[in-house]
Amino acid sequence: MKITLKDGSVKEYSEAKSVYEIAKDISEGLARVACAGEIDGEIVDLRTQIDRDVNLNIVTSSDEAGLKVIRHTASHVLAEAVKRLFPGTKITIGPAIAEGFYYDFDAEPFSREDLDKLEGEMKKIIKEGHEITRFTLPRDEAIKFMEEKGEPFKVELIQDLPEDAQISFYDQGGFVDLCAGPHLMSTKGIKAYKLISSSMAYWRGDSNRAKLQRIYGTAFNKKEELKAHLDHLEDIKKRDHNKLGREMGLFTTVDVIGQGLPLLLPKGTKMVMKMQRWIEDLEDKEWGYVRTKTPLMAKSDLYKISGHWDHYTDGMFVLGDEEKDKEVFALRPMTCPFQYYCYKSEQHSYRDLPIRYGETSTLFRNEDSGEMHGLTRVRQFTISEGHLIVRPDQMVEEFKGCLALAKHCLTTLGLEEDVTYHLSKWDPDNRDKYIGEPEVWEETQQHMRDIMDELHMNYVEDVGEAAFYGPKVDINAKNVYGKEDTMITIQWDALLAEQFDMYYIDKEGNKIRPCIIHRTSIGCYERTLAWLIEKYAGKFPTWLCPEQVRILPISDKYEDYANKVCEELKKNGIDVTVDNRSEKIGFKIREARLDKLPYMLVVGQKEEEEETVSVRSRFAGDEGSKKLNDFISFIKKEIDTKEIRKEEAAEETK
RNA sequence: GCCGAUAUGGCUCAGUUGGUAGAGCAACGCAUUCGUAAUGCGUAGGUCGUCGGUUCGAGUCCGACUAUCGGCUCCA
Repeated sequence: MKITLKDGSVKEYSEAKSVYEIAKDISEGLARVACAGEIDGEIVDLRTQIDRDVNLNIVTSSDEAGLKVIRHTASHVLAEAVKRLFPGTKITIGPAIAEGFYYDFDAEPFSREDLDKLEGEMKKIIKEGHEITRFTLPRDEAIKFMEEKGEPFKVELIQDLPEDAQISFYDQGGFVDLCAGPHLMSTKGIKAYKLISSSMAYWRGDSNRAKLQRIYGTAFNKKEELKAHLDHLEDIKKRDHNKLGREMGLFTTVDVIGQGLPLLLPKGTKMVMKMQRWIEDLEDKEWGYVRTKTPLMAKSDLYKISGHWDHYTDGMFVLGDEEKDKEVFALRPMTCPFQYYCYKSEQHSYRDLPIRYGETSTLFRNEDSGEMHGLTRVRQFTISEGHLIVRPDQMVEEFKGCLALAKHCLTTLGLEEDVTYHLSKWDPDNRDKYIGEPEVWEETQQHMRDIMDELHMNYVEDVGEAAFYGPKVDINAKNVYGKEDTMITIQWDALLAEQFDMYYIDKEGNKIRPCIIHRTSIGCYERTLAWLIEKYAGKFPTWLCPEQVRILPISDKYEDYANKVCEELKKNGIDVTVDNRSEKIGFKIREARLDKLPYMLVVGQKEEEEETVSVRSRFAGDEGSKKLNDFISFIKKEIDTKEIRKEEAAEETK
């Protein structure tokens, strides 16, 4: 047998032995994760690899694969601890995940105290240092084995495996769990772990099946790494838009107004308005958009034509009752059909196309009550919406244009490195969810793939993520906790023009169906604001700041000059205020820093005499004294170019 | 929608086994007129998320509802 190591070196063995035996010989880093190795990209238990030629990458406890093994083993230790302290519990599954692991149990809900106790029990199990051994059973015996142990969920899992399979189990001192492995060699190998939280989850993610209690935990190679991770979790909480945005007075919510209906306060509104004015101008002046303003509601008839009534009623706010009322209305969940009727208001020649309709459009979606979150998941939101009515031969170019515009927006906001691109496809096995023929779907998806490949974009393909009328490119971003949401979506729609009987007249005088692109440039303002808050921890690029400059007079005596400076800045369109409280300058600076202001202008006797301002910025601290006009042109340039100035290494006190 | 947790002045939190609310910061007032991250003194502010129940008595116990948070499912 031949073992090829990652560094290219090859080792040959004449006698048949397990790869594990060999790995043990050639590596010293194996002590804890000894039985785990990466073979052809898969992490496997090396003891199962006997007498075969392999490309082997030895896994050590300090690399990512090793960490996965540690976490997976920790989940088994957790399961044993639960079985010990809560004997009636049925175990299900417990994988390693991105930042830790979880294990789902059929049990009563766990409290924080329960988790603390479980942590203690895990400590015991680790200390007892059980050797972790692997054995296999034929499928029937495996089923019987788990039936005898009274683990119905495990039985179900085994029943789903092929009949001739050898089912592997891992035994840690008597606690046996169905598992493909690999694991550490001993429970002792877990050096740093923490149970994070518990919550409910459904068996196999199906809300009709058993309700399970999930415990989330994490584990690391070393205690210091765990501590760093926990510190990091504390740290990101401070950036959480839902907390920071409220603290900064950008938005609030009110019980009696309702869930998912945040109120943008003056500061938050100012930021949204700045984005909106920028986007509307950009789209209209540079990308050839024409603006519409269409109703926020319509009769149900409209949604019946569009297909929303059949495919999306759960997500709509319906006004009225079909049984009782003559006319039933619904608040609009999207803008598409409204802009289609703008198109249909007159007849179009092939020469008119493409027509690019843009609208700053408020939409309403009746999200499930448990879904709402801050500004990222709400029931009413405003999106930079647009629909391009396009001849088939223009489709590719226009689609590229939409991608370029979206990219430009991301770059300007400084979010371009924080997003991932997705080709969201339909699910051929779930056709009821979609309208149109399979060929059309496959064809449009291929077009989009070609475009993205041509532009050398990195993207992943997601099955079943398409809109009901067409595939889309989704540009997603993660929040501080790692949860991903869609920021921008660009959709290729070859179907709705038919539903709405839209056409244009071609050269020969024939009526031809146009294609449609649904797209957004900057996404929903609320959601985008949330990402900006988290990205910049509230320290926004100057052009976006609701308050860009605060003038700090040294004392009342200089208030007149402060007001004069303020007026000058206002004339130049800068958002500026004066802090004329009778406080010491140090105090005013402190508050302006805590308010995350980009610029403070200190003015006193010297400045008044010299017609200057003392500039202190978030970016560079004391920037010295500048002529007022010089400062104005300096900050105007920063604002106009939407520059993202680099922050100083800040010494925050709070 | 489902499961769990939480809900005390603007904010962060105390409030012991039920006996009618406390602090710090903020706010306000007065004094101070100050040169780059906290001047001093004082004042006011809460029907303890809402409604109902148990009790002689409820911030504290029970129930319903509402909102917030963490998940599940779903989505921009």
